[in-house]
Amino acid sequence: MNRSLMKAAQIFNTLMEENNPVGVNEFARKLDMPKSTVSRFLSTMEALGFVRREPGSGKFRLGLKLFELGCRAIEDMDLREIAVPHMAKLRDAINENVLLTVLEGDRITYLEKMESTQAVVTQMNVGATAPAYCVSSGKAMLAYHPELVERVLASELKSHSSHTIVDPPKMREELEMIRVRGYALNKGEFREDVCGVGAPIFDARGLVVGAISTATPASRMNEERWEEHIESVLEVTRTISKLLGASVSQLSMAP
Amino acid sequence: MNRSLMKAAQIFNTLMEENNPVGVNEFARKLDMPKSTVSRFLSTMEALGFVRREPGSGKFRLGLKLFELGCRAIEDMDLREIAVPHMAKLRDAINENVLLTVLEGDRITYLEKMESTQAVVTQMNVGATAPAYCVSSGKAMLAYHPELVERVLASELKSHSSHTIVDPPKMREELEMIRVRGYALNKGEFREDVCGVGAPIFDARGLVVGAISTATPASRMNEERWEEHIESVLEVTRTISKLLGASVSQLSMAP
DNA sequence: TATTTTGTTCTAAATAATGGAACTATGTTG
DNA sequence: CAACATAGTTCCATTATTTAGAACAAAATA
Repeated sequence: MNRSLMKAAQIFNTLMEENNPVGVNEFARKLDMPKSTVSRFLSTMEALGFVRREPGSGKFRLGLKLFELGCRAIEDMDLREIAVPHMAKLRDAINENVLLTVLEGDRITYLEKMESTQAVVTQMNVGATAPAYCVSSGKAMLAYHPELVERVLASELKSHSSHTIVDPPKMREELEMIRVRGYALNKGEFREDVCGVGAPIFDARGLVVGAISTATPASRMNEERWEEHIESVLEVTRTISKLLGASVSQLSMAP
Repeated sequence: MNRSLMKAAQIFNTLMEENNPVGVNEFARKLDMPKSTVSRFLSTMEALGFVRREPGSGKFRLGLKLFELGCRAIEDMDLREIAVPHMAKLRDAINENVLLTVLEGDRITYLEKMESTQAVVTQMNVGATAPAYCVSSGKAMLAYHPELVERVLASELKSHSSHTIVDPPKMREELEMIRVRGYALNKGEFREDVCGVGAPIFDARGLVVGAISTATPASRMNEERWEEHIESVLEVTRTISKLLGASVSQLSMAP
């Protein structure tokens, strides 16, 4: 592992965690590095556009080069283009936030969000990530990646709320059920009061390439709504999967 | 300048230029580095999420970490949030692509795009960049950054089309006029057949923090449309500037 | 099956990053 | 307002890390 790149990543992570711009000494303290090192790093990172300096304070923020790169990173994922119109329809139908996610290692990344018009909504930004095992879309995708499940279960399942599933056998059972049913539920397992329904998107090779999920304040959920969301999400993921060339037989495995 | 970071940036740039995934040897040739070096770099970059491996070929693409970072990089620019609804109105009024841009060094970055519904439109993606001196939004912003103009004029003005302004005195004159009028025109100076109208956005300190511009196929432009676009763009940039706390006196300097 | 192309791992050698100190600049407080 | 913190940059001998070529393994191609 190249040390310089790791240090750059540490600086990026610090800037991600922090919401305010960060100065040289602040980095040095947080990362336990000599300030001369930090200073040198930041100036090359600035020259490359990876960080930018707040004009007034001279403190650092993430740079626009990252935006440029990030936009290109998802451009070739035509999944997004195909999914967006259908996500909009789903949002209009249930008037709840609708998310498109992909799996990256053991975490999901939110690629796209369609927002509900309701006064109370769940808060979450495109580009954000979350541990796969405690959100509906993540569980929906994990259920079709048995080799990944082993890796996830090998390390501790950290509790994020009182409903997080942290017991490996229970998680296995949960994922098994998800594969049988074809969709996953999240009953406040990541954020205490956020519920959701997620289902996988398949491509022509039958591989899971993403997931669509809903995110609803727990206070708004009831039996009827769960049913409605499940049906609507499945309809959309099946449509998108077909557009990606998934065979009907693959999709009809789940009821 | 940290050599490792520069190499990483070179790898990023190669991946930006290339539209297809790139393999180790391909990088080594393009960047004139030994393949062992490239191989080592790519594996740490992969571990950090900066690049990802195409499952089939083992070749590399830009990683999702960049998307995550890039989204965060522009989150704190609340300019975007404020501008979006007004951009949508402008787009609806003229039915042409409407862009929000910021200045980064001597280039502009496209932060947001609202698309026209017309059959023939200009092609350009959010996250892309362009040289400031040959697009309308860039010129509109340069006109209020005299110190930057000197830096831009110090290096050669490269021609991008038959209409690019490459003569420094002529560019000075052009920027002078833009400051007097309060808006900039682009008559095919970057892409031969793309025209646009751009105007700056001011914040509470009276500084230019961004620009709104239109982008229209040259074939669709006529005297009447130019007038209409200028008026509409100025209306929007003034509205947004006021929302950012710009004083009326600052804005009324231009007619 | 032979052959080219691709990617990874190994090593001594060489280079580049390090970190403490010295210095400047800016800001804080008694 | 002087004295003192605090923040950021530059310097340089030391040291640790990256390097580049070769050898290897694996995969694609002929």
